[in-house]
Amino acid sequence: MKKRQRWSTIPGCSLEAALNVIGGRWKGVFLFHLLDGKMRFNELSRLAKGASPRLVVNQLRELEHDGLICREVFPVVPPKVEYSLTDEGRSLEPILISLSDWGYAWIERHPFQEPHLVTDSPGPISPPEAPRTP
Amino acid sequence: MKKRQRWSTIPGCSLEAALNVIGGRWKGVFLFHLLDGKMRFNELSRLAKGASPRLVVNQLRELEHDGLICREVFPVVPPKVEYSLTDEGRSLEPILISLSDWGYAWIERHPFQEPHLVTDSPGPISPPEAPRTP
DNA sequence: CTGAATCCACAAAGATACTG
DNA sequence: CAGTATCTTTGTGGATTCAG
Repeated sequence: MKKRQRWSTIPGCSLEAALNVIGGRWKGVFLFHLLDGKMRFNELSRLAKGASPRLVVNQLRELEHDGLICREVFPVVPPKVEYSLTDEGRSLEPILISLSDWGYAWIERHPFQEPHLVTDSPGPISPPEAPRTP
Repeated sequence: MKKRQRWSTIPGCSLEAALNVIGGRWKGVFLFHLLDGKMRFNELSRLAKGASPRLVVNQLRELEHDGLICREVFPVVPPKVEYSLTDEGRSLEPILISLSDWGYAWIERHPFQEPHLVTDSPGPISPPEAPRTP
């Protein structure tokens, strides 16, 4: 059985398409580190600290399906699989670097910023007193 | 009660931080269209076709919390709220444009590519015959 | 070592109705 | 108009176990 991902079927704009491709939980990280050369499954797994193999495999499979990475299987014992960037994947290099730079600057600007905490009831923000509409 | 998002607490690298901030389902789209100027809630909602108000609000709240957009409430009847980019949000402009361009090119390279279909059982990939390990 | 198979919890997203 | 409140549904991701 097949399940559709949470991303919309037809991206509303090209930016959606791009985020659809690199926006996965670990995809950016994998692509970024693959800029330095081939990596094996375990190396990539270590990058994704706390992620189960299942998730790592899924992310890699999607990247492969999207033509950004190449999966090379060596028929040896013990098994060995190497992942590398395709030319298409490498075309993301400047963007990945820009993103990384921006992220670094953002962290410096928000030193102790917590990740998003989603409250079930955000509560009222600015109760206006309803004057006249212009 | 507060719940932690699925993103990791401490991003492993700055690229993770960046994707943490702009990688939400509609965040990129909102930011991208806000490059053209202020927008009201309903305008943004229309961009996110099929998204419930709850989701739109959440995404906007997170962008606001991360300092990328500014929420301006006009105490009038009917209510009016305008969202605009902060300077920090605008600093993403080159990246958003690069992403959009890349996405456009990607779509052209993959004309009829389906979005990711996740199969529960991808099936075997390359059954090696297990020779000797070098 | 590199996954595949299975089960399951929990959070995210959808639908709907409602309010200031 | 711009959200809230609630309920329900969905599905992603964790943990574990097994296999080639």
